[in-house]
Amino acid sequence: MADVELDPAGGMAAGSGRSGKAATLHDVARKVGVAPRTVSRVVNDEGGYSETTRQRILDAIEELRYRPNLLARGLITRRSGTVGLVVNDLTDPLVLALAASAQDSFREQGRSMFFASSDDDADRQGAILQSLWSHAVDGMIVIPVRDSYRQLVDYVRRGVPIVVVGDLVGAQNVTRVMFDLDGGFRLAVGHLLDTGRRSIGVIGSAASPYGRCPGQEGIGNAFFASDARTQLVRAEPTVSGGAAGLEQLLELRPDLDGVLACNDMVAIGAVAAAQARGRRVPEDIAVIGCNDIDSGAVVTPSLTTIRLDASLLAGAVAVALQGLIDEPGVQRDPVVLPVELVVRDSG
Amino acid sequence: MADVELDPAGGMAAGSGRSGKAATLHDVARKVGVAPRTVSRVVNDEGGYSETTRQRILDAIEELRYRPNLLARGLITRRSGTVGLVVNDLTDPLVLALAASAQDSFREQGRSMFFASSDDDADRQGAILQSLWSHAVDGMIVIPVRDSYRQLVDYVRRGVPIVVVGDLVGAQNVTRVMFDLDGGFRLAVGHLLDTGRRSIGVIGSAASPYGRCPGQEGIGNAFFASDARTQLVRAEPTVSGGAAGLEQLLELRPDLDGVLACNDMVAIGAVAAAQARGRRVPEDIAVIGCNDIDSGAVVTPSLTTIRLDASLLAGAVAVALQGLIDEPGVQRDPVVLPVELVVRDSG
DNA sequence: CTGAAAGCGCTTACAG
DNA sequence: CTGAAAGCGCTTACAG
Repeated sequence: MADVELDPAGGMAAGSGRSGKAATLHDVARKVGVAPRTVSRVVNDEGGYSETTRQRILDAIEELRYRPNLLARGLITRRSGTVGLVVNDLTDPLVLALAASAQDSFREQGRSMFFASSDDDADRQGAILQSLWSHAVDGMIVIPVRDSYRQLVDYVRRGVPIVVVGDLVGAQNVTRVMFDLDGGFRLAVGHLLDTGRRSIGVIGSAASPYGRCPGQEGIGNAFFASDARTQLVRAEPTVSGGAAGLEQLLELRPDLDGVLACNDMVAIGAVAAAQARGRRVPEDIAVIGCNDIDSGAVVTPSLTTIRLDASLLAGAVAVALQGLIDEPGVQRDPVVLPVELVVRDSG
Repeated sequence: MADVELDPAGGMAAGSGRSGKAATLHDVARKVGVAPRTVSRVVNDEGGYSETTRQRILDAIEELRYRPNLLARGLITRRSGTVGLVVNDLTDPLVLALAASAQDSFREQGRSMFFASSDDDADRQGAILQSLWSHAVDGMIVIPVRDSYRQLVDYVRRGVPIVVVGDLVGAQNVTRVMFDLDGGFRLAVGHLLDTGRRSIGVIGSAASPYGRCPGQEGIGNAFFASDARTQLVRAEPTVSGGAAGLEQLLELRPDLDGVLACNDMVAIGAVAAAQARGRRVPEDIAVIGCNDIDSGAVVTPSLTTIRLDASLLAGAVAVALQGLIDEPGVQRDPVVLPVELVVRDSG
């Protein structure tokens, strides 16, 4: 009514907390002179009321600035309008990109998103799942800690819709969404072979959260029927891990002319180490990364990489979760998302 | 009791949603043979019960796997155990770093964090605030859309604890946490002058979400009593904006030998543009960025930058919010966080 | 040390 | 087209 005052204390007593006493369904009903049930019908678009009544209720809602209390509603409907996103590693740019996109996808579904990270700690993940359950989330998206299948299935059994990102061992009966890393690996190897590389090293980490990691099983297939020499080393999934990995490769294969890294940070480290050893990239050694993090486009040389599209993942994950919510208990096939080779300067 | 079955369908009917029928306070009470009130006391550590009773209740809780329904509790206490983090731009690495750290800080407070982005759209921000309010969050952290003070103060007046990141115009009576960008600017200018630069350009954007932006008021002071020539240009806060900014600077000042960029992406763009014009960095032109994003350390040359510590911000913001929750209505001074100059190769 | 009653703000059957 | 009653799962006074 009156113009907005800019004094945040307003007319209310200080120190009184949420003193505004938000309007309730009953306040609206009383003002209009109908039963709360009728207001509830209008709020939820249930139909079964006269247009006149609807309009008067809507006006009262506007005037009282009524908003339904989602806690009260959720207590009855067991739908809180919230979902949880549980990730494993906040230093991973793809995880952050997923969080960003997932938030968008869920907003379109009218849901608010809880966000939490287990930091790859199983106990912490357990506490997070517990907390989300206590908040009665409608579902969860989880990039799980390794070997935490039993933790998850516990909630699945209680009826919580859960979508797992990646290829969690043992989780064949939990809905999964993952990238086609094998396919990306084949693309990358094909590109290296096509551009004449014949001594190719793979720097793999223990596992990828997004699918089966290049450098594990399947490595042989990509090279099948080629005349390339190959070598696999393991490394931490970091820049320094990548540097260490490259030096290891060079010792094993002095003629190394191509490298596949299991993620872009590893690739960046490998490039730096190669240059430090006097090898030019890509002239002497081609390096291909994976994930397509932002940095990859701005480093020199810019990184050729297997692009994992975070918004594609976010969309797929949101759709899968909605499916589980709509039809609980239906068994879902894993969703495998396509990847793309982005050719830039490094290989 | 029995070993965990790996069939997620368990023994329950499929398609029955959250059919597990989670145990309630009453279930625990009935099992132990006490009143619900007594169980509530134990759950909330209120004291006023015998050790024997406590132990029996704890055992029953364990056995029934009882967890309090936070929706029901929140309905009464008006403390939902949740907070909202509302950001403005998910492409900003510092925003993501803040989200990551804030999540941690709130977990330590025993709160779960909602995460949402307005994408710099005022209507969207309004919808998010609305939704968080409906979920009865205990408080909100907001990196606000520009000029959205009135939206925020509306909730402040309703008693919602809100902490604003940055120097929102008009928000002098809302609790704010920001970085000392002016101080960082002085550090950077001092470094440029100390290393002999005498024709210094500033690439500023319209505003920074984290404080007053370098390139705005205060620019004069940093150069006061120096014999340097200075030039200010505006640019989009992106890599290409930085490139455009540098070319503009070179036209205005062909003798340019130092550049201050309002963020690291702008700085990276400026470096690339300088190199494209045949200028060496840092020999011919020194470039200093701001924010210290991860990429800054891996580009060539690595970026000298003003570091804004996301976890410092997250901690300060969480503490400020807790303060508001504990003592609602108390007027708070803005918190100004120190920054640091990280000298690397670019300047 | 323990409990019976009322109620947070909403929705779900059910009855007119 | 509309409403009175019961209850979601918990806590808050209050009484013993």
